[in-house]
Amino acid sequence: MTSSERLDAAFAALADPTRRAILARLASGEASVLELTKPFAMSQPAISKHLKVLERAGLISRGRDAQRRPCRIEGKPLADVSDWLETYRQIWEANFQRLDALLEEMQTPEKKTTTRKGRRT
Amino acid sequence: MTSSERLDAAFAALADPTRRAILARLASGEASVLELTKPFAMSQPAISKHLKVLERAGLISRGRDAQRRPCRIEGKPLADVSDWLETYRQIWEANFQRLDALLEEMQTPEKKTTTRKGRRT
DNA sequence: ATTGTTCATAACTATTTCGTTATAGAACTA
DNA sequence: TAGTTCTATAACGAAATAGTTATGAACAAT
Repeated sequence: MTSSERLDAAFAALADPTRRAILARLASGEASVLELTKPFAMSQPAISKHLKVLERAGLISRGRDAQRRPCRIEGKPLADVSDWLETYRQIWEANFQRLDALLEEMQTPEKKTTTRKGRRT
Repeated sequence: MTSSERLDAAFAALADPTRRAILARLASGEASVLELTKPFAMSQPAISKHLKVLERAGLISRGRDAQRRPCRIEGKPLADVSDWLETYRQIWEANFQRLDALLEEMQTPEKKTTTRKGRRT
């Protein structure tokens, strides 16, 4: 699996609110499939499918405890996503700077130093 | 659109390598649809569709320049994704700590201080 | 041995996604 | 006006996704 394919899988897995909720739950510790099913208005097989998506993306791994298959969260793909995002940090920080500049300008209009930044929102 | 739906759209948009490549291109400045189409073995309508996905996710916005519709990258959704990820930072950093500990242990096996950390990869 | 619990898989349906080609529209250019 | 360029949309097909119900397999408990 290429690095790009791993990102594909991670982003796709994270694009579903049920799966993000599952990760949120697992962030506070391991859980069985039934435990993960409980909070959702959804069948157990549906959750099993979501878990399979998360597993194929490497976002969770599973152990064995008798009949139970406890799931735990894995950080690696999240770190990969974070690394990918890092490339764009400047961009969104630039956006915020523009916003900050605009807000500052609105609060102190007396110092009208022709700051033509913040052209857009 | 709820915060969750915005994350859905952002993650789904980022799950496609063509769209990530488009963003990478836009990170170095605005570009027209045709310019964005060039690098890909794909029709112009296909790229237009990708752009529509990126636009609905708020990841790009478009201007006007005669017939051209220059696209520019927008940082906000990336910032949202980054914020979401932040919740899990401890988790992947913990993973790395385990990995670091394991690697350290492998390099200096003489100091066999029964460190049973790093059970998993 | 039988019964109950936990989980996965199969089979099916509906919807969405990603690409195609063909075509239409909008804005320049001659 | 007529032609060219740039982009969007319509119509279509293949494949993936997200859910369902029904069922089977693995293990535990009695």
